[in-house]
Amino acid sequence: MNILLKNRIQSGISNFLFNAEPGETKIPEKEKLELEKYGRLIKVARKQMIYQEGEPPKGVYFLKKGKVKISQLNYDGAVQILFIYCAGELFGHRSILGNDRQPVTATALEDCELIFVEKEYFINVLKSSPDLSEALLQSMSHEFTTLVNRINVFAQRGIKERLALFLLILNETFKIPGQLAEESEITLNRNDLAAYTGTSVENLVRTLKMFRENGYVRVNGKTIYIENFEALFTISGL
Amino acid sequence: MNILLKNRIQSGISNFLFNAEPGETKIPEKEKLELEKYGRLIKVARKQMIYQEGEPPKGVYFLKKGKVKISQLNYDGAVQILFIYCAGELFGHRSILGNDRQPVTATALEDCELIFVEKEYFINVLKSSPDLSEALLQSMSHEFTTLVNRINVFAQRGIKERLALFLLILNETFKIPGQLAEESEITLNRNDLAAYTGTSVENLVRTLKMFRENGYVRVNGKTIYIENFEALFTISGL
DNA sequence: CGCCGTATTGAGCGCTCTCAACGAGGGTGG
DNA sequence: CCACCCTCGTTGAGAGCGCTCAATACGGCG
Repeated sequence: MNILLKNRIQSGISNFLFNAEPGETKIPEKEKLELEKYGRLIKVARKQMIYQEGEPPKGVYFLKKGKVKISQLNYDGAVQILFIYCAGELFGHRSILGNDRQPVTATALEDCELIFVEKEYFINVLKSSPDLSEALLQSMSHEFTTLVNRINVFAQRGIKERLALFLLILNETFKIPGQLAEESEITLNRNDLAAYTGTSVENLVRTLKMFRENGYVRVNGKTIYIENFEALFTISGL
Repeated sequence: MNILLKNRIQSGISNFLFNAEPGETKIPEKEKLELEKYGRLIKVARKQMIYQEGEPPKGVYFLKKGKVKISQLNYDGAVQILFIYCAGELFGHRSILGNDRQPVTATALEDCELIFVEKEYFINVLKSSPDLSEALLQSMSHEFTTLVNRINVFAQRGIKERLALFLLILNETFKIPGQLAEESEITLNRNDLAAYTGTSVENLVRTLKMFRENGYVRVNGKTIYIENFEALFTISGL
């Protein structure tokens, strides 16, 4: 892929990504090690729930292996997928810091390994470390920006545009660390992809088909490969 | 209004409000005074811009008087209003903390008085105050939850539902401090209300008309009064 | 081979958008 | 004071997008 195009895409979608690199946590190494030391390893099978909307949060999670989807249930039963975390990322800390109940449900997309750190211990480490506070403030501020951008997208753009954008985002999420962006295999079933894009499965399938027929993507079963980044970038309206 | 209903509504929309009380900042009093002491008073006329999307942030703002809308421009020229800040609130700090450019534009909805605090000074105070860090972490975590909820709303719900919800939210925003919630006068022109709800002006007008005809709201020029909280609450799907 | 969950396709309806016209009100200049 | 203009709000009509329902295909697994 053209390096200029790559940069344009990168800088466009960076406003929608929590981290510049997938799996990056901005937590200082020292505190990360300290937290993980007192955490315990949990293995979670594909499709298994990690925590559920409405629960009081029990602790924070470092995802070591696998992918986790964060979703929210609508009053009419529809599911909205909000993020997909990949190995290396920390999650579950925000509801603890904000004294909220879990606003969302976390479910393993693949077989996962997590390190679970008790709420109380996390708070202790946080209180004793200005570096950790600062790092969290910084990452949450950036996350705030990405969420605001996303609200705009959902409020204003059609499904074609949203799918194009989310495919580019997923391309980062499913990037194999160290490899080039264009090597990603987006593996997500239609239901989840629809729930992520915020549409019905049927509509998603139709839009995806159109992308396929135009040569923007290639599909092999559940796996989607992006073939024409520029087209998707243009459609997404970034 | 029925006190039980009021509590149900309150707890429902609290997941969409930055603060439990409009105009509340969770910043410790000591740091707030310190920041304001070194800030300078700025007067901004109605419709005047305070800062613009894409700019590097210059500092933080305490809103002392008036209301400020935070909006974002879409690639096709459409405007999305994301928040409306009222007197007492702090804004502009997140892009500083996250090292981002301003992701949004801030515009005075009414004649405003603000205290502007230089970026460097804000960072200094923050570095020297764990209390301030903690307060910001807490409030930003809660804000994260509210944004996630909002994404769900925009992704999944129709305009009728969104307008009902946003009217309930605006009812809090336009609440006169100390008075009961049901006394609010929502004063916002149709364009802004449409941009806030994420729809076209025409559609907004039609939906509002329907609410009026059903007796859910009363309209006097630009001012909207909620007449039937329960109906809006039910429609919003909270 | 049959079953079940997932993916795809089609048809029809309803919601939302756009375009266009008209009305109301406020401000300005003659 | 009136005529005009400009902005804002309202209404109507028509097109198109996206949703729902229903039927059909596909693929893995017992």
